[in-house]
Amino acid sequence: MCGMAHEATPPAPGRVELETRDARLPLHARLRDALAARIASSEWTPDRPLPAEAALAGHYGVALGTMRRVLGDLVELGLLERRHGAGTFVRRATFDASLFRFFRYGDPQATAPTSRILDVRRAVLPPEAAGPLGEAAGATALHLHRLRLRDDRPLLVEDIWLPLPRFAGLDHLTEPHLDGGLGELLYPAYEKRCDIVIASAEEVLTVGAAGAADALLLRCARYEPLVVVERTARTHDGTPVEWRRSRGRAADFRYRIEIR
Amino acid sequence: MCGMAHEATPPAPGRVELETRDARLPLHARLRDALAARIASSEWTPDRPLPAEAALAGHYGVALGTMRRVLGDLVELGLLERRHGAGTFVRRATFDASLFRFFRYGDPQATAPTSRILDVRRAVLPPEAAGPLGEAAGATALHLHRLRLRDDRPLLVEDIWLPLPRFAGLDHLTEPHLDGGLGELLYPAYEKRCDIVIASAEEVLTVGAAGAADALLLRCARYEPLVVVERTARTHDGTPVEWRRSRGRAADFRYRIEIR
DNA sequence: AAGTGGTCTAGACCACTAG
DNA sequence: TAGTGGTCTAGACCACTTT
Repeated sequence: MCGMAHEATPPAPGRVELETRDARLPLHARLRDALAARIASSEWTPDRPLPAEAALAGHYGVALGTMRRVLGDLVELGLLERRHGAGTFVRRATFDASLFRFFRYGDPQATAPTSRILDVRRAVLPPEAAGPLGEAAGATALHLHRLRLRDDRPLLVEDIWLPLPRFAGLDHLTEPHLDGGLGELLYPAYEKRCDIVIASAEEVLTVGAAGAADALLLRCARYEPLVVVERTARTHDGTPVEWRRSRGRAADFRYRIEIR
Repeated sequence: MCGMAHEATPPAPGRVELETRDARLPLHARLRDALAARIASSEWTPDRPLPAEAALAGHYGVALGTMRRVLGDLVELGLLERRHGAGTFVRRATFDASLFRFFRYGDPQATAPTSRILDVRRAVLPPEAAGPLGEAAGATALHLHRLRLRDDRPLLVEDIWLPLPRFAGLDHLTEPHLDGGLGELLYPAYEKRCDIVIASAEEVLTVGAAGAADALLLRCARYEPLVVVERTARTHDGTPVEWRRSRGRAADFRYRIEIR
């Protein structure tokens, strides 16, 4: 009876009011939005569980079943993950190395891809990166130039742009001990050194042609067709914080989609 | 109390036993599989609703909430769709024209794509189609050659292969009044004339080069890069029934993916 | 008006994980 | 063993669609 949308009495002690705007929306939808907002605000981190579902239900004054539905919805949306017996956690992105799902060479299961960072330096954001990142035109940022290989064969060339005040924690890696501080994957480094948790991303695939530099690094002919993947990665609150452009030989490209 | 997995007493009248193998699986999972099997068997068609959730729950002797969860799972899996007040229906595929989501030309919202069927005839299945369709190497099938356009500009060339005993209902279209019997979309024709409901598909994207015939039809240069999409479409029981290969200029190609 | 799915509550019991 | 999520039940009431 408590916590119903049409409830007029003040909330019981320890209970919390939900947004009254959109009061027409079902309780579970308002609850979902309220929790999504708390997740976006980084109130919880991926390494510690949220309060138990029973505690959350009590906090908001809703039935356990309603809270379970809301948490399930947030799992489906990719914001949370639940571990039986352990708790409910904010989700950490796992698509860091996922570019390789597009490019076939060798046995994807058998051989682990590797990274070679060719260059790290401060530079002016190019317009194609400044736009998606919501940064000013002439802003300065950290620029990584990276090669990704499988079996010592170059598969992908990457340019990665990281807006600078925010990624200052990676700045000292500008020194020549290049591969020293960054491991195979970048997202764990973002989290450890800059407290930035990547939560979602958008990728756009197009086809282009190899320039002179691409041809050299990818060991292919100039003007050979390349598949270009541009990724904008975001934190939980939707702020874009990384933009990268990856290029690989179109002949190696193969993408499989399952529809409905 | 009734219908529990460990229930030893015989089912009450009007109640149905679920598979006893996998009796360790939760009730909702066994129920889901049972309903999925009935959907695959074409027991229900997209134009008439399934029995109401209350009837299904009674039939299997489970609580309403359990049946609701199962039906929700099947909606998520893309097998069913629910319409408030109207009922629960087997889902009809809606991705017939979805190739256009890859190719940009004109305003996708403003201009409707059109089809021009260039040829329909019986022919021997090529090996690349016979494999995915699970057909014998030399089998004969119906072959459609089709051009898809937007604003009178050719965007896609398609070769579509339909195994023949099954698609005999389209066979008389081999006569010269080509576009007569097939509309803009093929899947509604499959359903009306051959009783085949497409439910899911797999698409593989690669990059190739334009041959002489492609170049002519797509009005592009020979050897210009093309994006090649190969689709295997299946019925609800997973049987592959259509294989098509579509080609379009890589310069027009743009694919956007949202990750988690 | 009758019948359908959608929301919300309440509570019992089970299975898993961690300290 | 304490605490977490997972399963299942039971039933009240609401919102929508159809006839």
